[in-house]
Parts: sequence; C-alpha cells; structure tokens
Amino acid sequence: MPTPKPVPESGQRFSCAVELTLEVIGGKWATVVLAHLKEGAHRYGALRRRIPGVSEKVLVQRLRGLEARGLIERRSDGGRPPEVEYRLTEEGLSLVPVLEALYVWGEQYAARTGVRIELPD
Amino acid sequence: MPTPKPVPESGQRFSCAVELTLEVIGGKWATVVLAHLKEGAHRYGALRRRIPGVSEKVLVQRLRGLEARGLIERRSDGGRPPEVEYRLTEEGLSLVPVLEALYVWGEQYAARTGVRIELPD
DNA sequence: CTGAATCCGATTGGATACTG
DNA sequence: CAGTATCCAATCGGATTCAG
Repeated sequence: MPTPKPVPESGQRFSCAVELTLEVIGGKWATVVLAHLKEGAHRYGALRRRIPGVSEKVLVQRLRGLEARGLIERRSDGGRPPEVEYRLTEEGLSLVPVLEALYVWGEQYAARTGVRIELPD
Repeated sequence: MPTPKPVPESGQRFSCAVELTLEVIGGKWATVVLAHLKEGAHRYGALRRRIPGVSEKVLVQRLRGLEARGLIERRSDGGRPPEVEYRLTEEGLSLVPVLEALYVWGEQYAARTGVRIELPD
C-alpha cells in the first residue's frame, strides 16, 4: 500500500488510535459517502440521490476532503455535459472493514429498535 | 439483547444504515470514550487522564448522552469523596466490533504515516 | 473526586440561487 | 450534469470558575 499524502495536522496529539481514525473519517457524512463508494464507482448525481440528507455544499466539501486525504479518486471526462465519477483508492479500500462494521451495526440496531431505513432509487 | 430505550429523533429519515450508526455514536469523542470502556470499567478521573484532549464539559456531555442511549452504565457508591465508575452495558458491548475496526485502522494508518500515538499513564 | 455552570469562539451544516 | 457562491442557523467544543 502506498503511503498516503497528508498526515493529520502536525502539532496535534493523539492519545488513542480511535482519535486518529476519527480525525480522518470523522464528521457526519464522510463515512456515509465512503460506504456508498465501497459498492463501486458512483457519479456525483448518483451520490446525491443516494444521500438525500446531505446538502450539495457539504457533499462537495466531503468529496474534496476525502480526495485530498487520498481515500477517493475523482475522474472527469471533461466533456459537456460533464461526467464525473468517484471511486475508492487503494488507501480508501483499507477502510472497508470499518465501513462494514458501521453498516452492520446500524442494520442490527435498526432491527432492534424498529427504525426504518428507506433507500432511495 | 434487551431493546434499548431512546430511538433516534422520530421524524428523521435514514437512507443508509451507516447514517443511523453515526446518529448514535457520531461526534468527535463518543467512540473514543467507548473504546476505552471496552477495555473494562473506568472511573471518571481515569477517563480524563486517558483522554487528555477532551474538555470536562464535553466529556460529561458524552457520558450523559451515552448513558441515555443505554450504551454505558454509571455506578456511584454515593460516598465522600465520590467514586464513580462507567462501564459498557450489554447494548454497548454490541459495538465492540465497530470499536475494534476503528482502533485497528487507526493503528495501521499511524504506522503507515508515521503519526505518533502517545498514551498517557 | 466528580462533576455543574457559564461564556464564548470555532466548526459544521443547511437553503437557495446561480453557472459553464 | 456537476458543481459554486452566499448567507445564516445550529451544533460542537474549549477555558474557566464554582460546588458538594
């Protein structure tokens, strides 16, 4: 696995490995985006439809942030109308076990509590 | 496993199981607290020393929130000076695979990037 | 020792309108 | 189609002080 680019803000202290992980994939939507990309490459519009709860601004912020961290890759064909795809990088693929764990727990919690998860599409 | 108490805010919509998980254990410090309690019961002061990056206010907020969600239990002996212990509930124990995944990824990322994790104590 | 209370700034998130 | 640009609200988080 190639070494990823940007190490978290130097000068920061981490007292637990979980703190570091959260520094990289924390926030309300980063893991949701990654969980969808785990299923394969998605176009921008497809991500929007699959994550209706996030605003465009925040979605783009997350995509740019994850790209800067080397977890996802953006591919544009440069045509008109534009066609842009996002996919996990090799580095991003290393997160699959984390994303799986988050997904499985959510499913089980939903089943236990009766919370409904309504998939778009 | 007993059904936990408070289902996330009714009226909210979840389009992916990961969104639901994040609703329950999202935020900057919740998983860090849980990861320490995964190793066994801790007194309040011990948690503070192990998580030097969090302020007292936020630590107490997280402890109260996780308690309300039924993920941790607070036990006080009522003496003076007081002695309070926190531990994972059965419900909280269901999160262990998630916490493990977050921890393992953080350790590997630290090794790849050279980030140092400095344990207190 | 285990908190509660207060004040405040920083960060995040959301609605809407606009563009190549 | 895939974004930008603004403006604003809400939440999160930090430092400090006080208390039983």
